[in-house]
Amino acid sequence: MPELPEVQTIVDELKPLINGKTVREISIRWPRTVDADPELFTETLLGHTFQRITRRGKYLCFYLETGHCLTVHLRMTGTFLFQPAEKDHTHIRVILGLDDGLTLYFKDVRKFGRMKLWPPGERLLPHLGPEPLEEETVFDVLRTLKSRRAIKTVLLDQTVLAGVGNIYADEALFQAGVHPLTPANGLTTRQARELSRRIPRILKQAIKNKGTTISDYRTTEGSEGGNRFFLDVYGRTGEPCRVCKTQVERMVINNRSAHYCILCQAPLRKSGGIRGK
DNA sequence: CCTTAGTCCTGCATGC
DNA sequence: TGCATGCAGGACTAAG
Repeated sequence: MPELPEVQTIVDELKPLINGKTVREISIRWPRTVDADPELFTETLLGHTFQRITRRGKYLCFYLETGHCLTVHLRMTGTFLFQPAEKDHTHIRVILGLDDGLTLYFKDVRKFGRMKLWPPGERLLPHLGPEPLEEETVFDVLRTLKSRRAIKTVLLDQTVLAGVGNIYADEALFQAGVHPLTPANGLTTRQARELSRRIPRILKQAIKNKGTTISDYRTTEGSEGGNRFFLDVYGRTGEPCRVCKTQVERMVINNRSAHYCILCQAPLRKSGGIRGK
């Protein structure tokens, strides 16, 4: 599933290729992918030029010269391709023909991906929390959490921090030695600090490695991200913890799988460690 | 305030 | 071999 690092990788790859290119042709194969009337969608894009491509949380943002912005959320299986293989074609949902014979294909096996258009001047994606790439930003968020919800649930809440998903939340909690069920408002200052250090580091490392491929995620060139081999707990249920050799456990928290090491992420005991406000 | 369950979808694994 | 079943999973929504 594409999270912040995977989306950043795709944005970095798309940027030099489609910046300055004009949309010459549009084909919508699966209308629900487009969160708008297909005619309005076509009208807004056709004949217009991509000026800037950025990322916000797990969204790609394509700005046009008109000031409109096209945001794309890849959800689980969304990908952009320039050279789809034969077998990809049944899963192509939207096609954008650009200048110079360049064609951008949006492939999405499970059809959960969504594209949305924003009028000029409108603030994009207002529900999203801050970007989690700076330690101080993350620390400010984590130390002021009021909710007793499990920290794992809170890290996945995009209104709290934008861009962290299941993989990197599990990895950060492991590296910080925090049990995923720890109440968000019960983090010690030390835990909040440690998580704040780890989250940006993990995300930046994953960007360097061009993301984590579990099954579907591919870079625009169709290759797999290299970050899978750096994972400590995600998808390693039953395998030995890289630190203490204890089997990595899996549990379900709020309908999401959580992977953790019971020894390295032992819950704090009531007798010790939990600080008052 | 919070949690749970349903929805969207398909491919794959499992069981018989 | 093939058919049925169930599961995963971001974000959103409705219900409790």
